Amino acid sequence: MADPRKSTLVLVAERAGVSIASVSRVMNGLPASERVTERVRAAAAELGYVPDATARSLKVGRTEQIALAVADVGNPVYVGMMREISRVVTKAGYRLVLSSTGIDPKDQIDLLVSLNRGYADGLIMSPLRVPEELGTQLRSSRLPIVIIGSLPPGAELDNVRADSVAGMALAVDHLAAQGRTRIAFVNGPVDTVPGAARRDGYLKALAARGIEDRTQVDARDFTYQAGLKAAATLLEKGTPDAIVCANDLLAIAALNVATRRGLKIPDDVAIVGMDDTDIADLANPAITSVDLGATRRARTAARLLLRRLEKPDAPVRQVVIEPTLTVRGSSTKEENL
Amino acid sequence: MADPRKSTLVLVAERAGVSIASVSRVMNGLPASERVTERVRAAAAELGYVPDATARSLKVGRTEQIALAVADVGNPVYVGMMREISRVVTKAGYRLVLSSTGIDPKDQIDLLVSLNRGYADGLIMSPLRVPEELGTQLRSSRLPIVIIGSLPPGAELDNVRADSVAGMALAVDHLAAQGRTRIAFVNGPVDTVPGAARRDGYLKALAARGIEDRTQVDARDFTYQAGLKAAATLLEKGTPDAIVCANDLLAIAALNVATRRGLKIPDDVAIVGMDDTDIADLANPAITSVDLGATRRARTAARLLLRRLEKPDAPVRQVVIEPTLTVRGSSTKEENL
DNA sequence: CTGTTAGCGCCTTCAC
DNA sequence: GTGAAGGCGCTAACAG
Repeated sequence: MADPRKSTLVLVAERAGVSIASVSRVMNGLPASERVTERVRAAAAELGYVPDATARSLKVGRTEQIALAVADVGNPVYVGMMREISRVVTKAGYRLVLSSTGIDPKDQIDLLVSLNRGYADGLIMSPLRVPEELGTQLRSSRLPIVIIGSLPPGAELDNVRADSVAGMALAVDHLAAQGRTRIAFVNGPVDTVPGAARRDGYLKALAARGIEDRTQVDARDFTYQAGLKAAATLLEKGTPDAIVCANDLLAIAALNVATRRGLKIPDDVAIVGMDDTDIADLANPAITSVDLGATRRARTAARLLLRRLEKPDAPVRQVVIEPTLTVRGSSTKEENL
Repeated sequence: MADPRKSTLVLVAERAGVSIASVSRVMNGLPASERVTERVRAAAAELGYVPDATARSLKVGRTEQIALAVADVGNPVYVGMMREISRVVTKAGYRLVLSSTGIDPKDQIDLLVSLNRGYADGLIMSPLRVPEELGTQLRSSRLPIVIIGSLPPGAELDNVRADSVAGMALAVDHLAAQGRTRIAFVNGPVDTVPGAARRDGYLKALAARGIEDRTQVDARDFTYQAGLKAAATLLEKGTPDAIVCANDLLAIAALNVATRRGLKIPDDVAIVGMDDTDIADLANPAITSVDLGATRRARTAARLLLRRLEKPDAPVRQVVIEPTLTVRGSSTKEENL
């Protein structure tokens, strides 16, 4: 294998003594005579020839890349989604282009514009916030897009989302079944898509069960540090017998704050998180968590996009993933596990 | 803004009544008369024109993409590195293509071959294992590559690595200073690059301090589950007064296993992790951890690659990042913090 | 300052 | 089954 620094169809063709068309055919597995195939393979191997992706893309109009836009590459729930999406699209022969959009909604708009440059064949995106303008940009995108989470009004796109209300119901039912009656809630910012949905779920779940006692504190964001502060604020107000948290990071924060205040988990206070990420297991006791189906959402989103790439005119599909509850030590005695 | 479904230089040029070259110039900010600039901008806006990335890449020979290959997208230390690399390369105008190579070393080889298709301008890679063949493939790559971690023998590449020996020394010194004398070690697989380096560091650190007592257990991999098992095995053998762990996940596992056995942390057993990832803070007590500079390594690697893309002939640079120790509750009493 | 033109490397009809 | 030729959309000489 010689220097692959260059080496194009032309060079391989010369070396093999055939036309560039024949080389192209052999490289793409199209029918060719034994003899030509042989010579081309040999020449290609000697030259270390590898077809150029860019040129191919320009010609065929596909990049074999899928873009993924998430707000925070570091958030465990996005990490899990990324891993799953990476798995699915890689298996289908696509590369994954990662766009960390950051918090600023303007980044999302920029991303959509730049997507029209055609560096990817499609986009999977999970917006934290959905401003008006996002909707119009989505509508004018020339590439297929799958949204994980709520759609902006008027956008008819393939979509996958969680059922936060059902998820909250699972958590509250579980806690009520343990005889808990003062169920507090640590949420993230309420002006985000998940924040709004989870608060909604909390209120509905309590209302449905006739529970009047409600206490809610909003953390500044969905991080552990913000959770520490929120939990401290919450416990200042009094001690509930259960705390539901809008994600697992907030739940671990609540657990640690409560423990440090001398409260026994789960005896004095039961704690339930959401998302059921890897870190729910790391806590001591491990944290009961509502799996809102992040992994399944990711997988479904990837499949929806792949399907649309194959059939651009297929009917729009909107999938709701049903939540499940994984019970661990933070909300129930060992012997009940 | 009209339908952007197509719209090329030609269309914009027609609409603006100028040549395609003029459009290209305006779009790239090259000098052009006021009048032409104006007309082109207007036409482009009306047509929703966005330059095609693929065609541009083919022409200029650059994709403005950087590939990142890591073994496990889910591992917290890689997540941190990803985030940092994403930040740096994005700011420099590059997109990040994520390649999760998996455990199989063959994946890495495949990746290097496919990289020669030219879908990215360079590669950052952090191999878990470094088989012979990887070296030869690295040498025959036509694109710049920066390796995070050990280099295969004979590869002269830009490189960033941690100083595991110094890191272990930090951990051991810290523990010895607390009067700990029976310092055990929970490692990951010893046939991986980090596993070998950390064992090496452990042995050297103990030897340098004349500590004879050594106990080591290797977890099956660097995950929490494997850590639980390894820690249990370790504690079966007897109770050390300190445990150093090859990463934070293993450390949390050790902490939880020890706690459940009724041991007090840090009084009975001190625990020190490595990598100083976000999760070190989540544990209760929080875990003292040796920061092997994952974030700095990532940032440095990204910068080295950007530099090489600018100056292909710059001298090879190999950087060693010095570790630091972040002391938390798992290895020292509150009052000493 | 602006327009014309020649490819970048590949795939794909179209004749042979 | 194989070769010749056109063009994907764009940039960079080179003329004018």
